[in-house]
Amino acid sequence: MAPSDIRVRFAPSPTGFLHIGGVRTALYNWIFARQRGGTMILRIEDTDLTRSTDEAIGWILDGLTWLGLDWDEGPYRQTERFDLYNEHIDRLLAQNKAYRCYCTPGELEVSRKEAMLKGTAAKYSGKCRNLKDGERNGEHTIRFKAPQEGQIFVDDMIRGMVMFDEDQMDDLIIRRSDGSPTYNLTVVVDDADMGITHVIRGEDHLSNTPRQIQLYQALEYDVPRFGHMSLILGPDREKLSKRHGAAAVDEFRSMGYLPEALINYLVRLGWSHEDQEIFSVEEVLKLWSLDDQGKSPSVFDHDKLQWLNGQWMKIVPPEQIARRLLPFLEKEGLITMSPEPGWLTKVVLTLRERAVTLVEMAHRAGFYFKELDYEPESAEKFLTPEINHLMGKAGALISTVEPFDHETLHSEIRGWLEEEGRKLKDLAQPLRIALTYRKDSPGLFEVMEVLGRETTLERIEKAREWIRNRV
RNA sequence: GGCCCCAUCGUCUAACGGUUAGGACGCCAGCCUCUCACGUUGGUAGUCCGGGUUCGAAUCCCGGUGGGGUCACCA
Repeated sequence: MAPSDIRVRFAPSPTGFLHIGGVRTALYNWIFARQRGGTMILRIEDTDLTRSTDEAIGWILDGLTWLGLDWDEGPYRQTERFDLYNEHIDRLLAQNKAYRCYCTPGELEVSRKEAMLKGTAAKYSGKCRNLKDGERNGEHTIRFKAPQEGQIFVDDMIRGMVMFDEDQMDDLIIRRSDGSPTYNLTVVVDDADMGITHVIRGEDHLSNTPRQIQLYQALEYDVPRFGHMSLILGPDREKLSKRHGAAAVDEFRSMGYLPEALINYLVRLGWSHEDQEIFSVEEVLKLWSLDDQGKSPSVFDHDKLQWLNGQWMKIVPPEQIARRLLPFLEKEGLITMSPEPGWLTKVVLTLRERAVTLVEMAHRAGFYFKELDYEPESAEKFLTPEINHLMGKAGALISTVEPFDHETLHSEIRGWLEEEGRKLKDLAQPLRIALTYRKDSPGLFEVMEVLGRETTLERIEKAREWIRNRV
C-alpha cells in the first residue's frame, strides 16, 4: 500500500500496567494506520511526574510488542518536550488567551463542591480572569481563557455530530504551579506538532474534545478528526478496571492467553462481519472499518475470550504453541532445559484439543515429563487386583508392537482384546491411570506413542506393583 | 446535580421500514467416544417503556426510564 498522509497515535500515560482498554485503543489506531498505509506513532504522556514510572513504560512497550502492534515513530516522551509546550503557553499568555490564576487548591475545592451541590456546572469562577498585570504575585497556575459564546461541534467518526455549548467550557489549567504543562494542552500541542490527522480514543475523552478544539482554535491549528469508541465495561457495567479481576495485558499473558485470541476478542467488541467469529489479524486488516463500529459499550466476557483462546490454540501451528509453552512448563517445574522441539510438538498435538490456555496445557502435560502421584480416588477405583493380570498381558503385547505408533498400538491392542473376549473399555481407564496418573487425558495410544515404549512399559509395571501393594 | 454518549437473548453481536428477529459465548439435552475434551445436532433466552410518522417500526421522530462517561494543579 502506498504511504498516505494519515497519522495516528497511541498515547498512554505510564502510570501502571497496560490496560485492556488501552490495548483496544492501540489496536484500533494500529489497524486504521495499517489499512491505509498511514503512520502509527507511540507517545508516552508522562507529564504527571508524580505518577509516571519508567517501569510502566516498559510494561506498555512489552505489551504492545507481545501483541504484535508495532509503531513507526516514537516512543516520544512528553517530559522531553516541555520547551515546546512552554512556547505555546507563553504565546497564549501574550495574546491574552490565557491568564495567571492565584487561587489555591483549597479555594477551588470549596467552590467546586458548592457548584455540585447547587446543581450547576462545576466550573471555575473566573475570579482571576480579569486581574491586571502585577495586581497579584506569587505562586500561580496558568489558565486558558475559554471562549464562552458559541457552540463547538465535534464531527465524530463513530458518534456522528456532537454539540457542546461553549458557556459550559471551563477555563482549564494549562500550566501547573510547579511549571509543568497539563494534559489538555500537551495533547493538543503534540497532536498538532506531530501532524496527527485522526484521533481514535476512548469515549471517556469525548467530553474533553470541545475544550481541546478550543485550544486548537486559539493556537490556530487545524483540528484533526476524532473517533470516540465505546468503553469496555466490567460485569457490573462500570468501566473495566483492576477491580474486575484481570484487566492488564500482562495478566492475560501470564494466564496463558494467546495474543491472537485477545486481538480477535477485542476486535469483535462493537464490530462484526457476517456470522464470523474467528478473525486473524490479516482478515481484520481486510474487513474491519471504523464506519461499522458500534456505539454502545460492551461488557467484557471472560468466557467468550476463553473459548476464543481454545480456538486459537488449535489454529496456531503446534510448533509455535510448543515454543510459547516453554516458559509455562518451566513455571510448572517440569523442565530445566528445552526438550526436543519435534517431540514437544507431538505433546502439544495431543493436548491442544483439551487445553484452553497455555497454563492449562502445561499443567496437563505434567505426566509427559515426570512421574506423579496417582489421583487417589482414580487409583482406588481403577487399579484393582482384577485388572492386574490383563494389564500384564497388555504390557507383554506392547513390548512387541511394531512400529510403535498410535495407529498400530490401537489396532493391535483392540484386536487382542477381542480375542480375549474383552473390551477396550475394560482396560482403558486402568491403563490411563497407569500412564498419566489421572482419569482424564489425551487418547491412550497417542500418549503411549509420545511417551515411548520404554516409559510406557515402566509405568504399566509400576501400576501393577502398586496394585500388588494395595490392601 | 450540569454536560455528553448509549439502549436487540444473561453476554458479544446481525437484521435496504416488510425476516418464523439470525449467529456466537454461556447454560441444558442428544450423538460421537478408551477418559476428558474437541466436534456435531437440538433446546433455552431478546427488540426498555409510552407516544407519534407509516399500509407496515427493532429500524425514523419526540418524551420518559435505565445504564455509562465526564466535570482535578490525572491522563
